[in-house]
Amino acid sequence: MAKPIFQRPKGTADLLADQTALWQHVESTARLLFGDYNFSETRTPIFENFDVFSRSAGDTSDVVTKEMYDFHDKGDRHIALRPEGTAGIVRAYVENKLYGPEFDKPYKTFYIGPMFRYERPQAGRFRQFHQIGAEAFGSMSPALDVEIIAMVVDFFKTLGLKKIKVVINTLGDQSSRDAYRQALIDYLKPHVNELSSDSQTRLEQNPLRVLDSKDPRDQVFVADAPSILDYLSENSTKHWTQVQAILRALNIEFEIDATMVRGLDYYNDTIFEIMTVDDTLKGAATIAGGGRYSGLVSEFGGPETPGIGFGIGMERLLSLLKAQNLTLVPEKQLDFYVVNIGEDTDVVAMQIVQAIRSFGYVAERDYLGRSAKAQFKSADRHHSKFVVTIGDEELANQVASLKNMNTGQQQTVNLSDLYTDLPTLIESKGDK
RNA sequence: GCGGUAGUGGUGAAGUGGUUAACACACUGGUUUGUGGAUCCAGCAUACGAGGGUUCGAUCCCCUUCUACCGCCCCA
Repeated sequence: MAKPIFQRPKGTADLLADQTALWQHVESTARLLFGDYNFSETRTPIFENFDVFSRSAGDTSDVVTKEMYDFHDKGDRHIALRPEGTAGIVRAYVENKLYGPEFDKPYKTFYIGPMFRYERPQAGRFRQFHQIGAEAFGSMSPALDVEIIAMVVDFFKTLGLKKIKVVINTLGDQSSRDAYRQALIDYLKPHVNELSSDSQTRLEQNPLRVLDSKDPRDQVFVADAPSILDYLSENSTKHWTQVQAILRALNIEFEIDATMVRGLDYYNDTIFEIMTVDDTLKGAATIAGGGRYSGLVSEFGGPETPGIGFGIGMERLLSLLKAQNLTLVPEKQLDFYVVNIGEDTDVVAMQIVQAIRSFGYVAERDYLGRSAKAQFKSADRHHSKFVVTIGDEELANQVASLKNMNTGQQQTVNLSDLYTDLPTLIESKGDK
């Protein structure tokens, strides 16, 4: 923190070499696994027309009202950095007519990338963060709900995560929600003045959100509030029970939390969160959340099409991995370090490293004209398996020293052999 | 948007209203001038987040600001 002329924007992070390896590991695991479930990747723009998000997330949601990272561009277009992945995917789904008959149904896709929310950074929360998510369009089957949940669980298990739990709930269909909403209002109305001020406004705009309040004053009432599960329509009940049945059939453990709601307004029927019970992430226990939505595709001008999806918070996932010591990405190790002594060997040293690399080995050399000792120290620090040393004398004889750093044994090899037959040279000298 | 804590060199970390701001690690060089992980020696010249103020004098006091961390709200 010397005298930084520039520093990164608030709530953003520089991911450096010591972290990107782990990120790549997580991302490639996701790509591989989601591929097993026959999901393909979609990459949509990082920014969209503001309305793409406001229309989908709901005008009363916090994401829209206060967390949108938006601006007007030079053409005076109202642009927003995407706060979540679903809206862009749905927009692309409609715009590219992926509902057409030539595409499989359900249409299954995943995405990986940065999201933006204008809020105060704190534990597990940033202005630029990253999500891995997936969406599936065109099927109402409860089996698809379960497949989505199973895929997330599978993903976390593949990464080695422990102490996670699946929490599910249903919001019912429109008629269920309307009925429940009214019941909830009827129940809470008499106690309006005893609720927190936040919840008093919630009661007006989005009563379900009261259920999510952590304020003790509200929780008193939430405890005895009517349950959505008692207001489900016949269809929603059927869907809900079937989801549970299939989850059980797959031996996926889950909890039901009838007070769980979602921050975005577009969900209905099955919703779920994957949480950690690890204390280290207390403020950010939810590492993945998702659910069904039915109105989105038509909202964007497409045919009435149900969808379901989830989003995983990369940063939260990674901090959980760290908390559980699952960050063991193999350390980068050099196969060869080329030590060169004297300016005259500069060119040949370059030829040697390149030759070594052409065989597929990881190779490095010195570019600072340091002493042989210093170069060997570097080789050692990088846990290089071999060191090739070349000085004026070797150069004159067209040879080099090849040292096995584990055994300490050193031999003289012809440069021509090194260029053409390196693998054999080191085979004969033991471990590669 | 609100609240709390913090900000010393590449890193960790002492410290004080007043001459050269500890120590450790790392790094660089040296220890028979071309060979590693040990010891010892030396170096590390642009360190007290930034900007104001109080004071004879501030890294240490006050204000502002920026940033980080934590909490609220909400969420990934």
